[in-house]
Amino acid sequence: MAQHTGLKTAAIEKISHLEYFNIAVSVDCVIFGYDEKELKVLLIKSDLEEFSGLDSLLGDLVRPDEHLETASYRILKERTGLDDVYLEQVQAFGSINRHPSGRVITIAYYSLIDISHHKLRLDNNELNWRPVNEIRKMAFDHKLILDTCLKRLQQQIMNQPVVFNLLPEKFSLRQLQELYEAILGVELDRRNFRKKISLKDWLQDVGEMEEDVPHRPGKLYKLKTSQSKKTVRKKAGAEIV
Amino acid sequence: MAQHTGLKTAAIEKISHLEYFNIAVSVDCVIFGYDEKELKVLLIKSDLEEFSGLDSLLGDLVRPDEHLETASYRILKERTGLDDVYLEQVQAFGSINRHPSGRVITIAYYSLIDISHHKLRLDNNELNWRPVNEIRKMAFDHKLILDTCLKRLQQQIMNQPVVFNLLPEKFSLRQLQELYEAILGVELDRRNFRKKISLKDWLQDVGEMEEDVPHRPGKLYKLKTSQSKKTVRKKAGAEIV
DNA sequence: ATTTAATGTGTTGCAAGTACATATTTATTA
DNA sequence: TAATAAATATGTACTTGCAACACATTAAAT
Repeated sequence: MAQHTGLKTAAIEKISHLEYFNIAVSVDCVIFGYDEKELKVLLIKSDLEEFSGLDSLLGDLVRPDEHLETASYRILKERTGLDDVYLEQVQAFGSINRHPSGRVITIAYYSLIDISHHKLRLDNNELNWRPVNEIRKMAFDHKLILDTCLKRLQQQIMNQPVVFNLLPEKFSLRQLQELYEAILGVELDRRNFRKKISLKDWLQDVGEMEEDVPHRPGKLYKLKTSQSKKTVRKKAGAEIV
Repeated sequence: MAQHTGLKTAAIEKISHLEYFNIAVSVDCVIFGYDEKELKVLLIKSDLEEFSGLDSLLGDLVRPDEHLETASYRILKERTGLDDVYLEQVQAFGSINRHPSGRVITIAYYSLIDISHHKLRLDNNELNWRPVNEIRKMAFDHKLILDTCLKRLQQQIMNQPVVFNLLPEKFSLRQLQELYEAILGVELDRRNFRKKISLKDWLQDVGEMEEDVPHRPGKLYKLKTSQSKKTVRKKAGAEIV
């Protein structure tokens, strides 16, 4: 057995067909969206009897010739039709009995997509956007994964311009504030929020106003192009040494 | 193939002996220690020809009946003889070609140990404490893993009482400050540092003084017992749902 | 024309962070 | 034992970020 960290080539060969390749690896995507002033997550009814009636995250086994991130992008593309999506690895979950069919270690990612995006096409009518706040029980350990990813998202939005992936290109400050409130689960002071955002210097006035709102329309903004938006797919291989 | 996220039992069985169990899973431990005012990490000479002369992290394959954390604790115990160690998962690394012998996905953990601990026994004289600052190249993608874990550690110490795992039970404020400086790679103002620490209310005066120092001795402190120290091994299964 | 509902904007107080200097204590040395 | 060296211990003024808070303005709806 590989005593040293570097698994010896010989050792690898010796164990290839023995017990060690008995672990499957999957990725699970917590796909967040924002609609009707609520943070939502895209879920699917579990097709396992053990979990009948429960929702589960979207995931799949990782192919042996596929990056972890590539697997996640594949799932996103298959399920939503979207390509350029914000994606961030959160953690691995590896409890022995987390999957009833065998040992499956999963790497959790969260991603942020714009529910109103014109290219969004759910591939399956078993897919549903569920309000994050209303989710109680899920299949597998997916509730734990969801909670962990939500916490990470809450941390991220405080310093990094990532929430814009949840919004259409142009948005008002009110929309932005409501989104922060939905993610953080708190109410924010309008004046302080605007001050803080303007200090961050993320936004650019697009010179247009809201339309079709039943009150005084607000200005529309977009993310400054200098803020890479942290959206774009990392180059495959960025992790390769 | 498992189209839905819940890998169907049938699907699992179908693929068990096919391509999907062709991925091995390992854990790698970034074992930090502190000595001679330097942050150090415990490394071993790689035994792979491809990496001859290079150091690598301590890791091993995960056994199919073993938690990820259990595997990490096993490595720590084997290598250092220590049991109750601070351990924290950081990230999975899964590039296709990160391991020359095959597809190996690794889950990185960092841990903090007290180099002066009387129970510390390195199992092998190929093991070395290397100053983190002086490490340039490592085997595999281990330099990337090390850098990622160091960044995480730097974040953690700002808010959580974790550095105490690197120190003996009793320590002076100077020692503590030097440790922070070593981890963060910056110099800190002594008065402001002490103010900040005392605000956090982590410490308890043990009523003793430093001994054998060539200058005025400082008071000794220890971590308040109310601060769980975030040390103790999480119960196995805490992650199980 | 009036009402309604949301936009847009500044100030003050408080808390935390940063910069900075002097008196005190112990060991060491002359 | 007196003088020196080196580190401990401690407080204040300044600046910056955060929190609380109110009123005039605009456009849509009635």
